[in-house]
Amino acid sequence: MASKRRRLSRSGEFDRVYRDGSSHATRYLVLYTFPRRDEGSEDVRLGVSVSRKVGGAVERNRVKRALREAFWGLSEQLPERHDFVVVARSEITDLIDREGSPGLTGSLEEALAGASPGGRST
RNA sequence: UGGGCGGGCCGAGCGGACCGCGGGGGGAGAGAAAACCCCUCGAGGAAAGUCCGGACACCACAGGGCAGGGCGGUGGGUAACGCCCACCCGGGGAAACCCGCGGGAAAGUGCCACAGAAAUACACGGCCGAUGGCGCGGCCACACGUGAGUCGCGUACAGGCAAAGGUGAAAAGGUGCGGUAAGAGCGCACCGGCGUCGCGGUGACGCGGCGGCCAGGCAAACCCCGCCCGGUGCAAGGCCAAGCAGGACCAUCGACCCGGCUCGGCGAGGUCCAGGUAGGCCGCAUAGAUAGAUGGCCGCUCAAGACAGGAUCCGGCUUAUAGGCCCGCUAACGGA
Repeated sequence: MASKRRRLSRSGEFDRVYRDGSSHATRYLVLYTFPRRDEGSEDVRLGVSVSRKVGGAVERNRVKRALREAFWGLSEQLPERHDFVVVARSEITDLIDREGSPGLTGSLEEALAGASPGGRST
């Protein structure tokens, strides 16, 4: 598990993933992937971005929680030593209300399948 | 009892030897950390809007005057407030109660649309023969057609009037009687308002006596009066670490700064360009993060859960809010 420390914490780290990583979008979210080469740790790290367009503070926290839980539920399928950023789109609340966490997991798998195979940069 | 009015409170609950999250402590481990196990604490009535008031921090001291801003019935409460409580006044209601940006309009300036004659000033249409003038007539006087006398009738030229009419949110108190040529607070009675005196009240104010009719509204128009206010806000601010490359100009003959101006003060750096960093700790809390912690699932109950999540901390206000509970008051209406 150990999800709690595997987070991106600096805006610079987010910028690096946005700038140098690859991305794949679905209807409900955008997944950015960035393979780290220079650091010793083999951990997978995750950042979550939920803008105000999604809702108020309560709604945004709910979305973040659900995204983290669904993401780490897929930890078996994740490549080592990668940084991920999940950006929620405003339609994501419809998905959570309608299908719950299975729907989120499905959407994340779809994005992973589109983004990860090459692990290519730029 | 339904209804009405006021106030207060809750705002899903319980269970699961379930799966998870943030802080702290401990165990084991150990160079240090992470992984592992245990214990403990962990959002709201509004945490919100950021609208007031403080604390705190920096601006060298945080000073005076002007300018500027805020507040505004009275008395208390408070660290303070634009908040709270009680009371007063005005308006509404049958009552309980509710409503109120509630100082001053006889300090001055300004504004009062449309309509209307006229909006602090007036006379459109009007009224008036008491007065002067003019006209006619009678009487009177005489130098016999005049008048300087006197009386009557007519006339709105001079003059007097603002009551009734129309307009308007508002037209120089209202109603009645007297009064007059017509009228008018011109006089009187009552009411309203103003002033003054007495009494009651800490006070706003109330009650009563007396006086004279002079006083339109707007101060969320300028203004006047009283009280209050230095600025910026935790991205305040303090410390540590890392890193680069200097140059130009101004400045102890006083720069820069002290929100504006000025008085006054301070006393050694300041401004611009280029270059380099943009990491950690404190501030920061017996919840305390720094991409930001309270959820998921299952069962039952009420009966179907609304608005909604801390970010320096307190005291208020305002706004959002499904449903429910409790207390007190009132007695119009419906029922008995």
